[in-house]
Amino acid sequence: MTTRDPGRSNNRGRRPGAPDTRAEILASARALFATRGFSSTSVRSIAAAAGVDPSLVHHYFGTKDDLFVAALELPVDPRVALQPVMEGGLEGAGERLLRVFLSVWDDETARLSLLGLVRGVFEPSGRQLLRDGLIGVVLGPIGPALGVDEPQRRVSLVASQVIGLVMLRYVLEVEPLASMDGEVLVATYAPTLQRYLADPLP
Amino acid sequence: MTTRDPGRSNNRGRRPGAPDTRAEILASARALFATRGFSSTSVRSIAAAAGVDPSLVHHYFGTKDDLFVAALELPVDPRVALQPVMEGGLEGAGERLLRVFLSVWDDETARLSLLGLVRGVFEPSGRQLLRDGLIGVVLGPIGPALGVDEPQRRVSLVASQVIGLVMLRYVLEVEPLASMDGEVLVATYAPTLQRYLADPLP
DNA sequence: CGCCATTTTCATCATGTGTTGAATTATGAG
DNA sequence: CTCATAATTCAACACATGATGAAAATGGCG
Repeated sequence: MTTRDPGRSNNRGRRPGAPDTRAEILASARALFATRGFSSTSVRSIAAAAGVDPSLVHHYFGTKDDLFVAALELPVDPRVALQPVMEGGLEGAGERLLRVFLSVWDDETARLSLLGLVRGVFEPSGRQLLRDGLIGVVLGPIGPALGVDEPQRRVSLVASQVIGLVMLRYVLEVEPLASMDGEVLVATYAPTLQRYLADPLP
Repeated sequence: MTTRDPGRSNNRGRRPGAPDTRAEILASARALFATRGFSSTSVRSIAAAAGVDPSLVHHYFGTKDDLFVAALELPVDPRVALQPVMEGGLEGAGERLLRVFLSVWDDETARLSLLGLVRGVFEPSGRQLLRDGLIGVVLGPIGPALGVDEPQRRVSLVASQVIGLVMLRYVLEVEPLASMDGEVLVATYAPTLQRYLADPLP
């Protein structure tokens, strides 16, 4: 957005003032990675969105892959956020889990990173990132911590519902899910999750 | 894979025999689009996989976009496949819907097309394809046909669970979901879908 | 002020992309 | 056999991409 003064013949060299250009680049990268995914986002488009030369992107962040992981720095530590879910016991665990997810995703600043991550997972070579990442780190500990039988199976059932919700509500923004009230969502989905977590499995 | 005879000095010109090269190209395109998505799959890689010059791809299918839609020709007409779901009444509709989905997705030949479609949906500019496609055409008629209240809302709830299942089981191939028996899946998920379709909503 | 480190652009490279047009060879109809 | 047509590759284009190295401008420290 910010174009340089075209009056001067040469725009080269340091810019006056103290603009945090590095942060602007990172913000642009986050936004673009989140909406277009990794491979469809060019370094040049990020630089253009930040009003900056592409070289500057490399100067600050190195390679494009480096920039991606820098843009993905999660604003939440999942293990911390999910602690109340695991501590509260089996009763109501589904509802608590859902509340944590919704509160994280409905935070505007966190959303961009999360969308970038989700998009990255579905690009080639990003598949086991989710398998080992989301399932392993985010949801993985929940099953054992709640002391249920067949924890892996139960957790993947829960994941299938949560991921579907995320896809439709946040990634594809399908109505009426996208603009549905959080409390209604909790009331709708909590029983499902609770069943997957606690009820006897076939 | 099929390389030409390197003994001859020039490989140009028509190939002897009657190989259905067009079909081979289409098969390669399906496989690559399904695993890597649209933008990460190059015309050249498709040509290479079919053992063919890139020009031939254009000769047969025109532009890359044309090839994509050609590769996406669904082997099933969703409206036909879903007819029994709508005709059977509300009772057991969730289970019937699930059975249709699983039978289509577990067919090896259909799977590649479907994976390509799903991947395409999550690429930039492919978003409203799902919104209008899957929701509108595939699942859309189900709600009204079953005569339930708030059909859009119910259908999007169902979609959120089905899509999550598809993502984990077929796209990311997360265990134990990926190798779970179909009947077990039906027993597990049918109650959820039935609840979304028929139970009172909050 | 003088100087060094930082920030920024410019010019450029090597590579990969989608696409086109001409050239070459085999097939099949008459 | 002849010859038009279809099948196939070669060579090249115009362009976008990720990346690099050098040059220029500014800020802050002495």
